[in-house]
Amino acid sequence: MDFKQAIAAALSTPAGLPAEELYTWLETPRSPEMGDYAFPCFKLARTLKNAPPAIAAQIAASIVLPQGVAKAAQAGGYVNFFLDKAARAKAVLERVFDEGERYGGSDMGKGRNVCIDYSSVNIAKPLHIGHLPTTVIGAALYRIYNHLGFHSVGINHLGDWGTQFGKMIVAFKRWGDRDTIEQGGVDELVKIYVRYHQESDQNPALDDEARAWFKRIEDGDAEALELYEWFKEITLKEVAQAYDILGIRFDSYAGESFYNDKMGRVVDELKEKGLLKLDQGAQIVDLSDYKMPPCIILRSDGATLYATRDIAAALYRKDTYDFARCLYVVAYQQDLHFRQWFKVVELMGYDWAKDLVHVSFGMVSGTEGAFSTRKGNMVKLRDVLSAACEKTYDIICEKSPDLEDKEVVAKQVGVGALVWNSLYNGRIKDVVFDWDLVLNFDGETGPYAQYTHARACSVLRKADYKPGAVDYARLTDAESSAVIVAIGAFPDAVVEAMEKNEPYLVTRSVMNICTAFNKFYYEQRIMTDDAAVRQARLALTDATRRVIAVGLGLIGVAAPERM
RNA sequence: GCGCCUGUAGCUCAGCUGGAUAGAGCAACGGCCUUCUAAGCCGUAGGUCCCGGGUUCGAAUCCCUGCAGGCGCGCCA
Repeated sequence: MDFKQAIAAALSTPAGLPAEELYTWLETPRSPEMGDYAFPCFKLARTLKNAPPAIAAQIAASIVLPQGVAKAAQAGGYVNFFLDKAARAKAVLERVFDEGERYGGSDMGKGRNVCIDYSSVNIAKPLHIGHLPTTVIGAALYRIYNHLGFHSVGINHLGDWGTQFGKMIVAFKRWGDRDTIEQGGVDELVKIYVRYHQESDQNPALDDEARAWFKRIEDGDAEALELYEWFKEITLKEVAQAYDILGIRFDSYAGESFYNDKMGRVVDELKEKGLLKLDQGAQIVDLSDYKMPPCIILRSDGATLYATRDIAAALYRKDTYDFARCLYVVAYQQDLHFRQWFKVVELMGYDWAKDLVHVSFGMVSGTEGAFSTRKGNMVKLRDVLSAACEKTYDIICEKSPDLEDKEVVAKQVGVGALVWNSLYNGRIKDVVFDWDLVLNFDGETGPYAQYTHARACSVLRKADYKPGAVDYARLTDAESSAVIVAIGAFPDAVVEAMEKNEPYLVTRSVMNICTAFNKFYYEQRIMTDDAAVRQARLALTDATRRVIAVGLGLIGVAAPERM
């Protein structure tokens, strides 16, 4: 039962317009006292040749109220509709109980694949705080699309190719030690890599050596390949830990090296279609008609580039997954790059170029300015994660000394705080990494949402709650209604989050539910003596806890039952 | 120079497919634990919605001109 649709249908006759259009006119008033839906009559003034307030009054007086709508009242140029609170409570809560973990989901994406390219780790480089946005945004979208019936394909487009691996081999052979690296992992690889750069400044011959080693990787030389694969293994083992903590997995790790033998096809095809042009020795696709610089496909030395590889990957993904959408969760710095090669794919005649989406996000910098390896002010993801967990552990010891599994919960809450933080605002906003901010657990934070969930669970536990018949007329007070409205808004938030590729819409929706519930919790005693009221409030508490868990699940934050 | 993005409370942000007095959190100040988890709740204070034009019955929201900041602009990814 969709009240908004019913109201739009009922308005159709007096307004003289189709219900579908009126549906889009309907808005939600700022305050619940003003009603649940508002219909602005200003646009009707011209066609109906009357003043908006008069039209509103007329509609309010004459409209046939649909089921579940209690009242229509004129206020200025608006008709405000007030729902029957019990009817709404019934509709919303029954849907929650009915759908359970699938609440807010649907099968709208049934049979359609969505490729999501995110995280994209570089081999032999550590994960740092800058990897957090792409990783958690991508992972959240992965779950959100799946929730809506799509089939998500998570792709970690590894940065696993390039001359730096020749350098790594040179560095390893000169200064590396297998055991030390096995023990110390990526940090040790970085150490010898840094040393390489220091030494190569003095001794340029090293670069020739490195080039030769990279050539041997390319040619499939056994020793070179073994080392290369080993670097990869060391790195992937380490990032796997971070992904494990974040609860993330990928369906494919096909990265740069994977497309090595797939770029010839792109070049040939571009040539065939007459899109390639020789310019200053390089093969380019001219995009001046689209007010963009040319897209370079082949360097003057014949080597391929980033764009070539991305086009090859897109073609491969289309063939392999037949995606309905292919998302690239990559920082906005690369906006032009994506616009360029998306255009090239379009010019190649592929209509699915429109399904390629650059899901861009702002950059992460430190309070002292941009992070850089050279400045040495890079914040490692591992350090942030452990700092958050440690701080959480201390708080638990202070606030819930009797809690079992303190470490487990500390991890859930600490990590949850970080993930929530990354998914609380629009993607495009730049982020200044600030320890104080990240480790603040008050207010609009992950721990707040988790706390609300744990609180609800606690009540249900103490009440020994058993689902049963609910008298929804007991849930018509302002606080209960606010919770119900917030819960009822969740499904639309999920859909909008998918449409805009903006996970924060889900986060904010969860936040709204939590705020409403905490107020309800404070104002209305749940375990009252009146059995009918108690049962109704417990049902509301149960529904709240379920929806918070679903929402947190979508954004990748754990929902502990105690904390 | 050109292109893209951003500009809302001291700080971080929501609101931006036009609508009713511009909303949160943090920070500040003041209240609320002998009732269900105080990681909570309530209150006070805090705003030229960057400036200026335009469209409209109505603009934080749409269009144009500026200003400020970020990012990018052929052989890196």
